[in-house]
Amino acid sequence: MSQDQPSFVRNLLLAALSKADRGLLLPHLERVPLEREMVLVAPGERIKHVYFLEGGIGSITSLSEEGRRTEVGIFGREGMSGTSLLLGADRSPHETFIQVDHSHALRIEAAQFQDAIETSRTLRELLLRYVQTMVVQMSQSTVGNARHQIEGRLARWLLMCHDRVDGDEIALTHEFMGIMIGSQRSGVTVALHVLEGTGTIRTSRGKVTILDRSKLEDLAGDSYGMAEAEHRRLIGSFGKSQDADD
Amino acid sequence: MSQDQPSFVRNLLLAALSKADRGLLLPHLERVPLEREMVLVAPGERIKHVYFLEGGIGSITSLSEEGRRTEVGIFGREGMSGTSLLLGADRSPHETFIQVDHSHALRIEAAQFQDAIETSRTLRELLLRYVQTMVVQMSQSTVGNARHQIEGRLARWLLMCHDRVDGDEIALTHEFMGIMIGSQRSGVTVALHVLEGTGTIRTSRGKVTILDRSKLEDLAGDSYGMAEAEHRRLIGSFGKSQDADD
DNA sequence: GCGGCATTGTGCGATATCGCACATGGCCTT
DNA sequence: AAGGCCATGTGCGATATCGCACAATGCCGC
Repeated sequence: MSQDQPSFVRNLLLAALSKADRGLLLPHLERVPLEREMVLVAPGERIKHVYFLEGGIGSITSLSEEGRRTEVGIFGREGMSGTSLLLGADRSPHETFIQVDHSHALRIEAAQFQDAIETSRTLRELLLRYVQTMVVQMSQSTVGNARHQIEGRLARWLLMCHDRVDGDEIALTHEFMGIMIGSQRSGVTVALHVLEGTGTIRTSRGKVTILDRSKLEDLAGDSYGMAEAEHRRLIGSFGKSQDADD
Repeated sequence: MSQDQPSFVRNLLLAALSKADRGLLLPHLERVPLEREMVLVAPGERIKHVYFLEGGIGSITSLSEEGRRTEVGIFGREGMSGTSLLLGADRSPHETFIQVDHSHALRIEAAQFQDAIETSRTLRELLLRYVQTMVVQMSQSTVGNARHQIEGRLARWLLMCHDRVDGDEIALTHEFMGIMIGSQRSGVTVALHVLEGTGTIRTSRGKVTILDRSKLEDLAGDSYGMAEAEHRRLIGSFGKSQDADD
């Protein structure tokens, strides 16, 4: 946990910037604490800030009319909120909020962010490459939901969380995981027990500990890894996989 | 079918361009016929051309290691292939190919496309807004696969095809629809019969005819419509829905 | 140390879908 | 006109998951 490093390198996107590009953003960046349930992008409303996380996990979700929520994307210190701004949309139909907290983010106002990406082509291009990794991540979610059953989906999701967290503990309830992978809470409980039985994870109230990443990777199959490889290729090192090339 | 219109307005993206931007692309555009199964983007390989469809349907798919294919996106004359280029990636892990043919496309070489979007900010911004609509489309696929059963998924998919086709006929086999919505072929056959029983569609060998769009929209629920609304908001009119606002 | 509430454990019938297998039938080719 | 192939119709047991309901339990605040 590199709490003492200068803030602007803890987020992997900011860390990947040139000095000049960093200088462009820095004067406008404000450091704010992250709290669970904090809404970074409200659905259908103008985006106010772009957040570069230094840790924790943010979740991009789609809300159905009946109020059911489904996760469509996830990001941590390798990413940012409000990518729609890069695509010329000042709002998004999805809701982005903080799922795992105990960290900070550097945020910038939407208008100043837009100025910056118009000013610097290299900045814009880096962040657009990040959007590409998110597109791949979303695609693989579609594939996972269509082709895999609960255990595999859960494995993929635990891996994605693990990549974004310091250590091996993930603080989340079964209920929440159910929403994230599009299943019932009780199904999640059962699946977690199976994983626990094989020594893959350990669970306790509101918490999952990853014991054996490689077993999770086997379970997730190729629904995991594509987006992560894309991030490494387009932006730089990321995640906890031992060998990072394909 | 507006076969006699000038080519550059049959694709909705090209039609939405300013005269200047259109002039930038026009000298490099080559008109080619589309054939079913034609690969527009090969997975993991450098993108050679960007295709602006004038009709027909293209499909973006993810191939699993075992060779199973799952659709993650769809586009027709409202869109283009090779959007990764806009995001600074010269290749994509997905395969894009033609699913429904009998039409043409205007294509441009990747390098010249990249030149054009670097030269013209307005061109780049229009096309990035299209990427935003694709992001929303993909998200809604994730939601659909997670939350809806075969009938609903099929309904959504038929609507998306219907939007991109002249008339009410869609030429596709059950096998293919199964791949697209992530289900077994036999399940698709049964679901189609149900829809036929309610007078929603008519089927014959290798073909589905839409009889009652509104019934499909009811079945699809809110898994359909968000991406389409986004396209209308960010680019312009598109699709066959009677009323277009939400 | 004692509520009280959120979280988790567990069970079970109802459904949906899978994963086959095989028969039938439309349509193109020769 | 015959042959053959691809697409479709259909059935059925095996599974996975849903959708509940209710009990047990950990944890926080007082």
